[in-house]
Amino acid sequence: MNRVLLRQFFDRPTLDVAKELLGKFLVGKEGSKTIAAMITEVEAYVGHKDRASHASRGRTPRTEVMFGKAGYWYVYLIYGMHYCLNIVTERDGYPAAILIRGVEGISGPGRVTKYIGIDKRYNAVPASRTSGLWIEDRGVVIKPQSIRRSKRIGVEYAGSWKDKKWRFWII
DNA sequence: ACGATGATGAAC
DNA sequence: TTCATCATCGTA
Repeated sequence: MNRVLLRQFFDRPTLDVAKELLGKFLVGKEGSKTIAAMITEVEAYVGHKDRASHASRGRTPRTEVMFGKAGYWYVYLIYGMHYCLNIVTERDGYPAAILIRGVEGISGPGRVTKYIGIDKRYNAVPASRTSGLWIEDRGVVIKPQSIRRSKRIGVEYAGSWKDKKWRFWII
């Protein structure tokens, strides 16, 4: 009874979605090879005013997908060598996404994408079985008291937005 | 503490 | 066309 999360799951307030993504499974499939791992750490980027978000500079070819419909992947290259995987949230026209920072046994957004085998091929495609990269609910229940939150990592430049406690993880 | 390494966006 | 910046990681 693994339930694939569809657009309606992501088309909601980003912080709610971020917390609920903990314990869900990121699943990648290439050919006959499938890799699944439970999501253990996420960060939310919410709205065009969030200076930590790529969307704060407005619509650009790169950030266009963040402004679009929920349930699409936003994949970008950082520091010339690591891919970061985000899932777009909220209504069409409102830029928001959640960075998947860690899965079970793997810590760090660049290591997550390397582990699953994600690169820019997945940018701006929907999270679905047909695209080969999706998120499943496998029935794991995360107790609220086992969720921790903190400031986001690596966004010291973001003015007052750097202090938003929009990073969530499981202990 | 710092260098790797290249896409991105803004300035010129 | 050039340049500073960067949602990181591995080595030290």
